[in-house]
Amino acid sequence: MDIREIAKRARVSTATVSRTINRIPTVNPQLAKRVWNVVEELGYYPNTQARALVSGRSRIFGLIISEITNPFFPEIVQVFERIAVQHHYEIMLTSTGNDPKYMETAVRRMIERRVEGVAIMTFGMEEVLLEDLKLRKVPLVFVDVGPARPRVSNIRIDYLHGIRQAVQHLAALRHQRIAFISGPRHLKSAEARKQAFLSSMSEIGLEVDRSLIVEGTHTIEGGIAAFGKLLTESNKPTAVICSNDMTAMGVMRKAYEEGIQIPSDLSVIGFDDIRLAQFVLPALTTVQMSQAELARLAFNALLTELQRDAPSPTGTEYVLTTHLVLRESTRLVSGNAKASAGKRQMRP
Amino acid sequence: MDIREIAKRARVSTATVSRTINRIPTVNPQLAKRVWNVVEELGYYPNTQARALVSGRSRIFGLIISEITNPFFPEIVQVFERIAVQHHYEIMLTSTGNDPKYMETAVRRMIERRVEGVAIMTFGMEEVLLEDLKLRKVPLVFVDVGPARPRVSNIRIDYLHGIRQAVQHLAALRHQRIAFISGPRHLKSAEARKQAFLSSMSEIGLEVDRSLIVEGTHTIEGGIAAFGKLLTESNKPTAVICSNDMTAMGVMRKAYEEGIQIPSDLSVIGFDDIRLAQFVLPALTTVQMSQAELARLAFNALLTELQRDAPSPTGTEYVLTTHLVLRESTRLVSGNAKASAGKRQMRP
DNA sequence: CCCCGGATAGTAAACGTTTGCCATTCTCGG
DNA sequence: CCGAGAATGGCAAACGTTTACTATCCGGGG
Repeated sequence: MDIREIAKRARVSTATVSRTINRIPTVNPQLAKRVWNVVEELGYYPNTQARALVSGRSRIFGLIISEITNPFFPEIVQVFERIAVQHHYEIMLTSTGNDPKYMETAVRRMIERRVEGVAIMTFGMEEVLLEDLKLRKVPLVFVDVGPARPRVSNIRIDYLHGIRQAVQHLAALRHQRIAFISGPRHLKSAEARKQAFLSSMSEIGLEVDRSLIVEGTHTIEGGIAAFGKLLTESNKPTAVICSNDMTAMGVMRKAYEEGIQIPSDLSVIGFDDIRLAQFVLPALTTVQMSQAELARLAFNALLTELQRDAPSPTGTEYVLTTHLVLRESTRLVSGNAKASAGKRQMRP
Repeated sequence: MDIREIAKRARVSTATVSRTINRIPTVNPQLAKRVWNVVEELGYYPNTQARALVSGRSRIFGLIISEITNPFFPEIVQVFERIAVQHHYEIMLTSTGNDPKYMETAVRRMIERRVEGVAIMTFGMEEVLLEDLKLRKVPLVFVDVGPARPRVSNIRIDYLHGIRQAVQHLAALRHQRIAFISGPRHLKSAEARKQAFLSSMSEIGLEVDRSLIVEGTHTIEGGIAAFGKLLTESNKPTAVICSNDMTAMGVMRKAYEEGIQIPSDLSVIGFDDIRLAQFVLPALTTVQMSQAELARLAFNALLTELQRDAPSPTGTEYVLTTHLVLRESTRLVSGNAKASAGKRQMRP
């Protein structure tokens, strides 16, 4: 069922069939019609790998994320796929689980399939692993990685904007003891969020108690553990900002277990604004970083780089800004400063 | 940087290089060493599409799911990918959003890439769209579709087991007015769950009030709406079983808004046991249907079919059983039968 | 000493497309 | 009526592998 079969039946050459299928305008409409008829009749679908081989274009983009089970990513994947399909690209997805070894083999697989570009959404993981890709001059787009370089673009996230809003929102609600649960230290993006928090606090002259800064893992479990640690403090926080929404959900979970009411006893702010955030109880006030927009930026970065004739000497930098979205998990600090003491509303 | 380059530098033929790379044992170890050295030195990675073209095997499996943003699916994708990679397969993922049109083009793309098999996790959507795949004799595996056919396997889910447990659990807690929020009517699997509920109820002589059976959409929003409808009943349920966990989360959300306490005023049971279920407040009692196991079954079904010499005339049927897992969202029915009246614990 | 068979390596033909180049036909101005 | 292009279609060479076949070499049995 190949192109030759079609050619024979339509009494034309394979070249004409190829041109017809690729809608090259130089082919006589009448011939084209004949070809299309045969194509329909036989249900012929061109063979992508043969195409790719001769044209040298695989029409595949790689997409590397850290954990597909982290609700932050599925929407990215969704949007990225959508756009890719619109542009006749396929996407080769891999979820590394932050395992460098796995990432390495994933990169290898991508090279073997000759991807035309790769988006790395792993938020600051070992750039070294991508040497092979750079060697092969594959366009890359990172999130939150240093200055861009030839053929590698970067999407810088403006954490400060949203986090400033978050801090000031809490301050307006009279919170003073504000805790911060960060992400894993080795993630650049997590560090950046922490720095944004620190500078936002000092900007409005709020003191930050070092013991109120603890490290999480960007997972629910991490949030539970981190908040647990916070609770051992003698002087407990009245509000906590989390490095991502999963962490915030962990805090909410732990608070529930300890009988701490949100928002009356404790205000909580998350980061990311995953879809779930609005359905959690109470709905989570959080800093939005649009996943859809991120996916769009990444895809366009690759596409742009690809159709540039000479690689931009410097690479391109894109910016995604963040902003606070108010929901139910924050409130005026309670009159009684020592919150979280009571254990009400527990099951018997 | 192709195989010829390697051959030249290692002073052997391309055939030998090919054999070396594919670890065919007939090649002299000394020569092999020479080849490997050159391969390393040049950083040569074989071109998959050329390979696929000549060998006739793409080493790609298709995976069709309905909504990657539905937390049920990411784990399936994760596990499926993991296993695929272990078997040197790539996966071509598509999330149809239950849009037949999109599904059609997805299938087309898969055929053009010459996938060797497709797993359809769309739970009972239009089988018709897959005619092209059947025509091309591509092995298929469905979930919850009728009797298997040549080259198409089926994974039957034993809903009854888990749902019976759920119903009996509620009965043991003295619940009598048990509501059921189903999935969209057109999904076979949703229908199957409802039937399982009905028969489980009648098995233990519990009457089911038709007005307590409402249709959801397998989303949080659907759960909210459906539970809202339930609340307009004069005689409200004391417990509700949901066709999936997202629906249950919607119910919990709506209950929260209405000041209905779970589990004291209302018991809730979900279905699927997505990871989130254990972190929701209160943790959700639900019927587990292992996503990991489902992915494994699907992958193995495809692989098995593929290495069978003759297609099994009848297709194979696999079974995945479900069972209840107890958490915090269910409780003995409250003494006061007319639950859900009070509006306590609302924010001011 | 010869011949035969088993290892092992090389030759070259596929696989299914795209595309540069050439041949033919047609159009139209002079 | 002629010749120059412009259209348009076909021929055949790629693309980077795998693999059937063939060639070569070697050892050993008769």
